[in-house]
Amino acid sequence: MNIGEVADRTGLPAKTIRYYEEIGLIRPLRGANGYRRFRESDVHKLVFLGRARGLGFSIEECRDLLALWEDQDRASADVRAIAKGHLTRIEAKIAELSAMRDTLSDLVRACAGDQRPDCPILRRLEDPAGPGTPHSG
Amino acid sequence: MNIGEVADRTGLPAKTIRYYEEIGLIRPLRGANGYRRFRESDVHKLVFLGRARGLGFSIEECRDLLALWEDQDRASADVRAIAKGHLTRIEAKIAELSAMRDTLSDLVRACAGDQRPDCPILRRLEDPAGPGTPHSG
DNA sequence: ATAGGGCTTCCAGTGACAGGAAGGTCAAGG
DNA sequence: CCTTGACCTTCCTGTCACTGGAAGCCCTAT
Repeated sequence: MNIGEVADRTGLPAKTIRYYEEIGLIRPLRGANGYRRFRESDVHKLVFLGRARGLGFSIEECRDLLALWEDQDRASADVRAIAKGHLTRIEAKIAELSAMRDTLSDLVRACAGDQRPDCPILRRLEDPAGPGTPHSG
Repeated sequence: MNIGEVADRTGLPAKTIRYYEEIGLIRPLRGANGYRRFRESDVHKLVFLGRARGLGFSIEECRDLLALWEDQDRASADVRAIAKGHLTRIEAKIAELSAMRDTLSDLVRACAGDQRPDCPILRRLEDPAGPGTPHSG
C-alpha cells in the first residue's frame, strides 16, 4: 500500500505519516522504486497514533503507549500512569484557560464596545488593581 | 534603566524583553555602550504586554491592543472585538480539552492499573468502538 | 511523447520564546 | 594596574508537531 491510500484510510496527512517514520514511530518497507510500502500492521499503528494524538498525548507519550501496546506482557499500571499524568496536565490547562475565560468575559461584558475611547479592557490591562476590579467584600 | 532592572520590575525574562524589541513591540533607546536604555514608558508597555500575554492574547493581538492603547481616539468596539475573538477561541479550547478529559478520566477509571496486561485504555486506542464504549441507550 | 498525478527528499517556517557560547562593559577590591 | 564577577551584547540552536513548497523521479493513460 502506498502512502496516499494509507493517508485516506487513517485520516492522517501524508506529511504526518512521513514525519512519524522520520522520528521512528513506524517503519514501513520500501519498494524497488523507493516508495514506502505499508503493511496492515503499519496502518493499525497509525490509527492507534491518530487516536492517541487526538486525545492530546504528546509524541513521546505516544511512543511509550505504542511500545506498551506491542508488549504482550505489559502491566496495565504503566499505561494508566501515562494516561493519569496526561489527564493531570489537561486538567491544569483547563483550569488555567477557565481563569482566563472568567476574566475576559467580565471585561467583555464591562466594555460598551462603541465608538468612544473609554475601555475597561485596556484600563484593566494597564492596571489590574484599578477601578472595576472585583474584590472580596 | 538597564534590562536587568526592567526584568525585575516587569517580571518578564530579559530574553523575552529582547525578543519583544526584535519583533517591534517596544523600541528602547541605546546608550553609548550599546546597552538598551529603557524609559518608564517602555516599562509601562512591557507591563501591559505581560498582562495581555497572561490572559492568553497572541503576540499579534498584543500588538493590536498596544496600538489601540496608545491611540487616544480608539473606539472601544475595536478592543472589545479582539477580546471577544480571543474569548471565543479560549472557550473552544476549553471544550476540546474537556472532551479529552472526560474520555481520559473514563479510561483511567476503567483501567485496573495492576501488573496484568489487560488494559481498557489500549483497547480503546486500538478500537474506539470496541467493548466498554459508552453509547446512548 | 506527453500530461497528470503520486511519490521522493530537502529546506524553511510556524509561536513565543529558552539555552548557551563568545565576547564587550562596568564597578569594586587588592 | 589588574582581576574578579556581574551584567550586558549578538548570534545560533532547539523546542513541538507538524505544514508548505520546490525540484525532481515514477507510473499510468492517451
